[in-house]
Amino acid sequence: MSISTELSSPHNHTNCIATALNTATQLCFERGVQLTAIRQQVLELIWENHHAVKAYDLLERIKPLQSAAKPATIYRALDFLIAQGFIHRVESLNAFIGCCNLKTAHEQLLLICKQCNDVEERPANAVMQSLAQEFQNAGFTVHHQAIEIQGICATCSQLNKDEEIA
Amino acid sequence: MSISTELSSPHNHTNCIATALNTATQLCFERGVQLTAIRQQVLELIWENHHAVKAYDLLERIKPLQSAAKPATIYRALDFLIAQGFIHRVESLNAFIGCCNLKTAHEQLLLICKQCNDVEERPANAVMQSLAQEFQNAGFTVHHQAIEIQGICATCSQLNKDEEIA
DNA sequence: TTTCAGTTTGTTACAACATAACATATCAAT
DNA sequence: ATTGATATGTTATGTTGTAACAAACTGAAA
Repeated sequence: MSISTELSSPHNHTNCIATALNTATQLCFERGVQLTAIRQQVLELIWENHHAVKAYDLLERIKPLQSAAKPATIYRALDFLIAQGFIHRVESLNAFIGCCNLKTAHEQLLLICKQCNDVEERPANAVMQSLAQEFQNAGFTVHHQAIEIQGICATCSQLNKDEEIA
Repeated sequence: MSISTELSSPHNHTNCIATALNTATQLCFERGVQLTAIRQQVLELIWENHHAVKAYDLLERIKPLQSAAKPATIYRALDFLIAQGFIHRVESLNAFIGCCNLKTAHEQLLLICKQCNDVEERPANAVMQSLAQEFQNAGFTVHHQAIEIQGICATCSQLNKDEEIA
């Protein structure tokens, strides 16, 4: 595992992982639910970077640790992690990412870079407010929202410009 | 085919279908692309109501008309219809709906009712504007956006209230 | 009218994603 | 020790989607 150069904003990813795992551990304790070995391993695998991860990739990567792992093993762990809010499902990719904002926990905007595969979560408060207004106008009661934007992130855009010049 | 009572706003659905097919026919002519029999039949099947339709359901329903139909038959037609903007893929359902706003053609908000399965498209201009601002803030270049909200529509909410009282 | 290129469809096979159903194991509380 | 709740093992299957190549169609140029 390396500190990727692909990340949309360069950062010490070790911190991301540590924070995510510590927070998950604490929240599980508070909620009286179990962060079992399998669940924690899946969470760690998801957090290896900021890419969206496929379920069957997780399955391959967990096999060295859990030789008995089958699809259900992964999907059950994913279900748990989603229910606890530790990860998000990216609907448009059939994939999963770690949640960067465990504490604030509001629904977020996902910016998915097709070039580097990073997914950035953004609270996007202004968007969420106008959405709330729209729901009220429509008389619509929200259970779940997925706001997924595909395109090219700022970092990749800049890289592409640099390459054009060079 | 009946004029459904489930629609989020009661309407003469025959008009929806006619408008969609006429507009599609005209746009294909203008663009020099072919609205073949298969493609038109798939479009008609999708437009039978305002529900999101699954690819394999379309496959079953087109077989009386196209006995040779296979998955690829449907997915090719769907790819074409999406490329022309006549239908949308609903990412969070792995399903497809007819586009209600062929002319204006901007990306829209999808309100997906889990009770009646209707999907309502809304231009939601205020939301789109704050989204655009967010993309600018992030330096993100958008290629495709999916804004999919699951919940209970106004009609079903009202029905549920009425049932509680009765 | 032939021929040629581009497009569409037929066909087979398979890849990728996800769940059902039932058995087994673990573990804390009674 | 028994029980109930939770978690995992295991097998099978269901669902969604694509690759690859062959055949047919279409329209325009030679």
